[in-house]
Formats: sequence, structure tokens, C-alpha cells
Amino acid sequence: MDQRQALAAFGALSQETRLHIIRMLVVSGPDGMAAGSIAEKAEVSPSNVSFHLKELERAGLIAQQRESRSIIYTANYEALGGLIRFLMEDCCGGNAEICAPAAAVAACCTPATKEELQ
Amino acid sequence: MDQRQALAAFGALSQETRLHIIRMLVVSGPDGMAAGSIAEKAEVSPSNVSFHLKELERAGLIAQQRESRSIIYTANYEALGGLIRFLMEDCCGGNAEICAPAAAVAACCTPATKEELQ
DNA sequence: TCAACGATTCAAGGATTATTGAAATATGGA
DNA sequence: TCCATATTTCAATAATCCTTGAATCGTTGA
Repeated sequence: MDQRQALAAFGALSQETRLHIIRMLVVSGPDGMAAGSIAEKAEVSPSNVSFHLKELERAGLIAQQRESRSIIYTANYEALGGLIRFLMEDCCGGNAEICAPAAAVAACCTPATKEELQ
Repeated sequence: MDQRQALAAFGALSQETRLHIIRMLVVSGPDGMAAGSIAEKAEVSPSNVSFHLKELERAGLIAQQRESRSIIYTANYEALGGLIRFLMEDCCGGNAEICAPAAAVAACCTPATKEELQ
């Protein structure tokens, strides 16, 4: 993740509807969600959700794939991890104490990872 | 760090000049930097840097304090750590593998923390 | 082929954000 | 007090982003 991507990702996440969408897609996992379901759950119009999905895709945070009539969107875990990494390295580069609380969260996440990863 | 703050923080970091400023302030540590120095290093006009500093402060990512004629800005480490934490918990809440790369970075940061903290 | 469904695209508007330069504020020293 | 320094505020403009509804595109089944 370079700075260009990070700037786009921060911009994408700075909007309430889009943050909500990302949350839903992360939770829904590899199965993802159809655009219509996203619109329904987020309570926004189809054209509006389409606008925000395009924005999230442009930032590389989600991917799409057509499934019959629906278009399924999935969160890009690699990009999200990369963004966290960018934030930490950018912040840790020189001063490290910012990462301490993050390390605590990471410690709480990694046990689950052992089971989740493959 | 609640969602409102996170949205503001993401918005603040989605602008090139502001990301640059945050980087400089994190590196400069508790001493911080005067507005003029920031403007000079970032190569933007005084009024423009003032605009961006206000934006960063509004998002809670930096703090200011007057020092004679200068106004010294410092990075808010707690807020930056809180933002990383928000991103991780928001992403890890349901699926954990996103945090794996972040955990790796955290592991690389924590050794330094032992010396840096106090 | 035609109709219906799921979704995107487009244009218009309104709202927010960024940049600029001039004017104003605050501080410290002659 | 007066001037210089450091910075902010303000107004105007430009640029970007968000929302809305209508029109369009691709897919499926009758």
C-alpha cells in the first residue's frame, strides 16, 4: 500500500455510508453481499449505494463479481490490512508508542487467526 | 475513539498536505513544530497550513500550545493509536485475518516501545 | 422476443472542502 | 508606543463530493 492508495482509502472511509458498507462486507466474509442487499441494509437508494461502492472499489477496499443478475461485493482483506499497516508504519517510523495499543488489539486478534487462516 | 471521531480522522488523513503534516509531527515528537516551520517544510502558504492544522485539530489528531510568538503543534499519539485500534477492531470484529499483518508490524514496533515509554 | 429484475450511469443540484491573498490578532522587543 | 514577527481569520473563488431521479445496461425466465 503506497501513499496514493492510502489517501484514497482514508477518503473512502471518511464517509458514514461507506464505513457502514465496509463493516457489513467484512462481517459477511468471502460470500460478500449483493448491491441490492447492501442498499437495503444501509437504507440508501440503489443509485446512491452504487456511487459509494464505486468509490470504495476505486480505493481498492472492495471487489465486485457478477453472479447472475446480482453483482456481489466483497471486502478486500489485504487492502484493509495494508491500510492498518500503512498507518502503523507511518506512525511508528520514528516514534513507537503509538503502536502499543494497536499491539494489544493485535494480540487479541491473533489467537483467532490461527483457526481462521486456511 | 468513537465513529464520529474516526470519520473525522479519516477525512483529515485523506489529504496529502495533512498526511504530510501528521508525519512530520509524529517524527518531531513531544517538542512538536511551530506553524511556520510546518508551512516551510511542507511548502505551503501560512494561511493554507493554518487551514489544514485547524482541520487536523478538529479531528483531534493534533494539539496546539502557544510558545511566545509561535504556536507549537504536536501529534496526539493517543488519538492516532485510537484510530489504528478503531480500524482493527472494526475490521477484526467478525473476521480476524485482517489483523495478521498488523500484528506483525506491532511486533516489530513493541521492542522500541520499551525504551521509548517514559 | 418481451417483460421484469438487479444494478449502473448520467445530469443536475446542492453541499462541503481547498486555495488564495488581504486584513486582523497576538506577542515581544526597541 | 511602535514596529516586526508569527499566525489566524476572512471573503471569494475553484474544486470536489454527495444526493436524487430518470434513463440505460445486462441477465433471466416466460
